[in-house]
Amino acid sequence: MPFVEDARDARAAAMPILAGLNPEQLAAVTLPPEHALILAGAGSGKTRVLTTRIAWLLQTGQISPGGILAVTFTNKAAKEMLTRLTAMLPLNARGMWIGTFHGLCNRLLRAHYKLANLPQAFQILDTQDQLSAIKRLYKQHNVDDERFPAKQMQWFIAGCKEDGERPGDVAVHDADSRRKVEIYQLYEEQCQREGVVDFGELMLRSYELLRDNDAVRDHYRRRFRHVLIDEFQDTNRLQYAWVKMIVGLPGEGGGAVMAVGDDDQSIYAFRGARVGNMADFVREFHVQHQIKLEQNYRSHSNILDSANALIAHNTKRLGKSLRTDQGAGEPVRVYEAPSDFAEAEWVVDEMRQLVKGEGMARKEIAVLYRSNAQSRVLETQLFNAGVPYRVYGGLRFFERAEVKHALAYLRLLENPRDDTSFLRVVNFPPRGIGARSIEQLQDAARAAGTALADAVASVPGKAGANLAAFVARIDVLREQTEGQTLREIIERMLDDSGLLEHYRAERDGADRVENLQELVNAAESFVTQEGFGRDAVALPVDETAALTQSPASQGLDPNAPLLNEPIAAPPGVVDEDTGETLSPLAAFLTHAALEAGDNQAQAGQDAVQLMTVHASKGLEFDAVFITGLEEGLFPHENSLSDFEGLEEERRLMYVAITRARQRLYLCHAQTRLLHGQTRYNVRSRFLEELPEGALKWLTPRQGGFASIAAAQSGGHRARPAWGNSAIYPDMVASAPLPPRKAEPEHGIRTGAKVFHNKFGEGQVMAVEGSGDDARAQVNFPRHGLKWLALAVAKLTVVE
DNA sequence: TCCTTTCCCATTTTT
DNA sequence: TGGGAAAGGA
Repeated sequence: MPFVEDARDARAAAMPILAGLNPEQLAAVTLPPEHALILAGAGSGKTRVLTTRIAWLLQTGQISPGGILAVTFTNKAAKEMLTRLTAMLPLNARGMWIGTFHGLCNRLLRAHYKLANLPQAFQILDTQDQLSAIKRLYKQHNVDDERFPAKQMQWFIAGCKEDGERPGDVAVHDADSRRKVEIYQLYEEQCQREGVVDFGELMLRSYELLRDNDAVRDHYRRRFRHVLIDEFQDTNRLQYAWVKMIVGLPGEGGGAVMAVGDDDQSIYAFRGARVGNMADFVREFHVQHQIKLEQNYRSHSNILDSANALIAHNTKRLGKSLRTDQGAGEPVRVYEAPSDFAEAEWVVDEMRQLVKGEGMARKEIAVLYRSNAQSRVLETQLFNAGVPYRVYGGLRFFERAEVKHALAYLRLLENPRDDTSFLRVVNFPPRGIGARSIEQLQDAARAAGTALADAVASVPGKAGANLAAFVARIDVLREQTEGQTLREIIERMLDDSGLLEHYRAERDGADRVENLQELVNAAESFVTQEGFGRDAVALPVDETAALTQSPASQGLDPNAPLLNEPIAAPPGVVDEDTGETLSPLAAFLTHAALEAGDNQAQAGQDAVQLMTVHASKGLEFDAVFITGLEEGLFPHENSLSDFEGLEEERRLMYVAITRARQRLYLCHAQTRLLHGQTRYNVRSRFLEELPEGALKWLTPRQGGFASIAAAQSGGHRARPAWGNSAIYPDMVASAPLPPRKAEPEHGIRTGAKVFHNKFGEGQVMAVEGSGDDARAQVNFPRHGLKWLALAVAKLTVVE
């Protein structure tokens, strides 16, 4: 076979896709098939490198689509990758595994559901479902919700799973933790009984599947010669373990891993992301190729200089500095407003300037804030000014109550044992089944050890009859929709369940009715896009048998000649031998659970974009306003107590800054309404960490509180000395003060007990400065540590 | 069974 | 201050 020649030709033909790459990008794209870490700075063309890498591997004939595994964090990123890839080269993407961690885990579990000890049509619990499952369990087992808040329990369970711990693995030190583990155990049993898995379970169960089944693990290790992982800095412990399992460490026969990430953009530690995975990866995989992508194609240099200077204040970094060929551009403008209201006003004014004066498109302007609550003032101002805007965040399509109700009916068609869904709709629309009836049913089901649906006969009287009628209704619907198209099934369900009728009769039900119609559309486009039409591309029922029997399905053998055609029918394509498929309905329900849909209103309109800094990650805009740059808000007060938290806040600020292409505005307000109270805030320390030369202060720059913290402990390592406190006007202090040795005239000494009008009695922890600049750090029992300007604060010495 | 009242809480969030 | 959830009354 003239394979070698083919490959050369292919390599030559591949050149066009390499055109325009800078040297680092080109090096990354054309690395040999060995483990590599790509440190990709913001705006450095990371996605382009990833997709071009895959395209290059394919075009040079080094790999067939079936040998590629590409993992992302969001569905959006996965889609983007696939879109760009198919634009780059004509390609049968079918054999490729591109998706989110959870999507790929789902695929694995569907393909090997027997080995994974799951029912074929297992359903996926989203966060809401999981919480209601826990609450239900609490009632059944008389768990005290006061002592073990359900939300906290949910967090606990998710945390255990992320650490790869089953109930038996969790360390127990006291009665409380023992009880928590018991509840975890009960929760696991409930899920197993009902045939449902939560998000963490998808990861953990597929990890265990690979760990415990040599044949399966070897199959995928042989198959995936190239594994690419995006946003590696966001992986948690379990995800990294999963990667190690599906690839294998060096010498274990797996393919090459290309991890792409940016430690400076790691902003999800609070939900389990471990930046440390990057260093672990380098060590454990003996990574020889590390490439930094530092050329930025997005921003002018004033913006980049600011980002670089800011992030240089972090200590735990792999080290990276962005550069650009674009000129300095506009200075970064800093504005101080008297209040949050005025801040919003100013932002809106400035924004209209950009649109009117500079002809900037509204959708190219973004307003970023640290917490969602800040959007309100902005929205009010925008609304009053008649500026179209769009807020990211909030409920997503598949999370809306009416859509969840509809999905619950559909899930019951697939899996009558799904008690979460059962309870959600057993009396919705209302059909005379009250709390007592349900309690009776739950007792009966528990006594018999069956699902709720199977226990209806044991409930006596009218209640029992009603319940039986409900179950019968679902059963009938299941029979009648047998073999129908997804669209027909859903339309019929909407009618027979009474959902549509119910919302039509409701006063404000129009939107909900519309959403239910939209559900039909979503299903329709799912069918066409995912190929659930005539060709019935679906998941094989069990790939395990196929992989042990058919050598062709073993994927690429490293020693075998490369083939030009797809090696095997990968999971995800119908198994032609058995013809078994997952039903379109089951597949659609999975889709609904794994992809909650859009969470932005009125997409497509030319509107100003409002979002949290977190939500802005990965996006870019011509102009960016970062608002609320105040101590306690950004950095957030809850992050001030520890060093790591502060560094994450700084990375967050770094992400925010690097969203801007041309113009960047930083603003803060002296006062802000929070929880119905006016708070006096001091401008954020982050503003002090930016290079003077890149900034333009639109309002006179006054002393900053943050700079004191820095001066105190000699630079950016400052640990904030104040606690969770609101900051009061008399706490305002000015720029770094030269400590003087002269005897203070205020008479406040370290260790003294003092009295403050607002905070009461407290102990002086430290005193610095003199004259008007003198300030004392006081520990108030009820308000925590505070720095007070002695010229302003009226402190009387008690002792 | 539904609607009102009360209470509690209050970063960031994808799957 | 305001939203969401749970408890209590018609």
